[in-house]
Amino acid sequence: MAEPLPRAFYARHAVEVAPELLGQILVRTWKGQCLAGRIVEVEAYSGGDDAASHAFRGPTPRNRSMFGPAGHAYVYLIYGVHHCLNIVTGREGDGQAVLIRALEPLEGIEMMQALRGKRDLHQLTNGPGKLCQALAIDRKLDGHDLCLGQILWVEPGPSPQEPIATSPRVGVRGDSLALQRAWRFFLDGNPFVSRTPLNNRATRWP
DNA sequence: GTCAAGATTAGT
DNA sequence: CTAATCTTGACG
Repeated sequence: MAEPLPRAFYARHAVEVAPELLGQILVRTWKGQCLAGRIVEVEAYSGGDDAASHAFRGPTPRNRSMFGPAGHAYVYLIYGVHHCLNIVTGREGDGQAVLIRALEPLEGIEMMQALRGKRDLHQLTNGPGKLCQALAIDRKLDGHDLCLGQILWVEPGPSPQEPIATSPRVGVRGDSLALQRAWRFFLDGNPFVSRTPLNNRATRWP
């Protein structure tokens, strides 16, 4: 088994970490099985200077993981229905994180299909709520340390062949700066990127 | 205590 | 377009 990405990888600004997570492998062990997918879409959220971030108004019981050390999970429930997985970045106290928005399924696909109640590979993990359901991720994993290489972690994957593209973040509220920031990163043309209200056309990155 | 809104998804 | 579904955070 490969080594998990080290804490130093995550201990940088979210906007620096986010695009580098593309192509890496998210691994989850569950019921003795290995569920894994290639990260194909992410979004960066920073702290007090980002009106779209849960950390914008400072620490609360819900978002306290965001203010902890880098490399830990921040998992929250949205709309009372879906969970979303973030990985904390930056320095402790910053309140930065990267939201994992879509995966390309690699391993444990049958289990993911069972967990989702859907067969279609392209609908399995192409959204933040969907991927959490497929990997059995919920608030019990909030605060989990991804650098341990147990239960949930990220390991290095081959450099993506696809070009990296950016766009504004999906579904966010906030001030005009928050709406304008192109902090969504995805592998251009990859069929496992989430379908969104936004136009998937976007500028190339860098 | 009350209440509106939400980094979404599936179905009409 | 809208319902689902429930926790959080703001306010008093």
